[in-house]
Amino acid sequence: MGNSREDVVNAALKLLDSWGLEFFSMRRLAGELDVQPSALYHHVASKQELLGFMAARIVGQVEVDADVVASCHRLRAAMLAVRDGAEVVATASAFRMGVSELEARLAAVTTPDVARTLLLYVMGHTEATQLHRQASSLGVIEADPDLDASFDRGLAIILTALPAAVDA
Amino acid sequence: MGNSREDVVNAALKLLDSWGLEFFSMRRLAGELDVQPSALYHHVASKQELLGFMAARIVGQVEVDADVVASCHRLRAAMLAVRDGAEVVATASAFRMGVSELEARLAAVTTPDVARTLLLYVMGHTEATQLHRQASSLGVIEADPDLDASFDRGLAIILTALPAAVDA
DNA sequence: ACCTGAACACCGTTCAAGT
DNA sequence: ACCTGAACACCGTTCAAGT
Repeated sequence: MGNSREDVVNAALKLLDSWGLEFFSMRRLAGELDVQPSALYHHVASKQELLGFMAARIVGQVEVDADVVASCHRLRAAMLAVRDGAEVVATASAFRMGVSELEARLAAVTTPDVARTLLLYVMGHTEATQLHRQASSLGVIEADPDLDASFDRGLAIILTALPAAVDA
Repeated sequence: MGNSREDVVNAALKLLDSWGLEFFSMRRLAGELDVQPSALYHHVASKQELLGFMAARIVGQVEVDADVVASCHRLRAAMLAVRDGAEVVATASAFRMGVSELEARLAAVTTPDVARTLLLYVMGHTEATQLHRQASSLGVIEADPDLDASFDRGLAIILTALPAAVDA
């Protein structure tokens, strides 16, 4: 039929959300698209590049405005919206893709250092939240009802420095 | 000859440091120990558990005292000392192992929220540093001479909130 | 442009059996 | 207690060839 790269990324995100990163494989994705595994490499150079496209999509529509706390909440929500989304974004963003744009937009409403600190914090906390929720939904661990509030307190800790940093 | 779990973890850390996480496999580790792959499962329940033991060892001897900045520097140095160390610790610590002890010690000299924020920041920044250094040593990217200073500025941003938080 | 078929060089893990 | 041998059920990626 002729898939496009967009089709591949769409199917990949769907597969990730229903199976999780652990079972996300190129061969499984090929199966989902009714195509041979080798066909995927017509649309994508490697699995890692594909994960980068997926991360960019997860994070791509997040709006960043002057309300820094709300912006961080939106980023967190976007990553939590797809299974293992935070891990995919964190891994890919270490390699830089799409997230650097987010950092720039955040820097525009704060400072470069605050933006970087904030972003590392949001990703780390969100990844921990997602793993914790997954573990607790499997009954491996008791749920931590403080996770959401703890996110806000960390945000506040980082943003305490903002007024002084903007003056500098 | 009879290996102990300690032997396995030692060999694993050596293998990680010389090959990197990408090429770290149970089969390769078995080869290094002159043993069949299946023998490893006598000492360790899974690869994930083994990575947890490795992370605990990387982070285990880090001293945490009242000098929070110096403590964070020591943690950072410990992770940077072994190839892909930050990634191994970050992944394992999301699953909790040994790092929770570090968080507790850090909380004792700050507050629980500051400790958590600090730890997420230190791990995220160190992982990014390590990946960046690796990429730049491969010539994929130019070196960023600001990375070390940027680490300190982020630390300062988080610690701005500390006096108020301790009073509360 | 998009895909197939076949292959290459691997994986983690289990399990009966040996010493 | 520690290990072997053999198997199971997979991986990511390449590449000539087809349409």
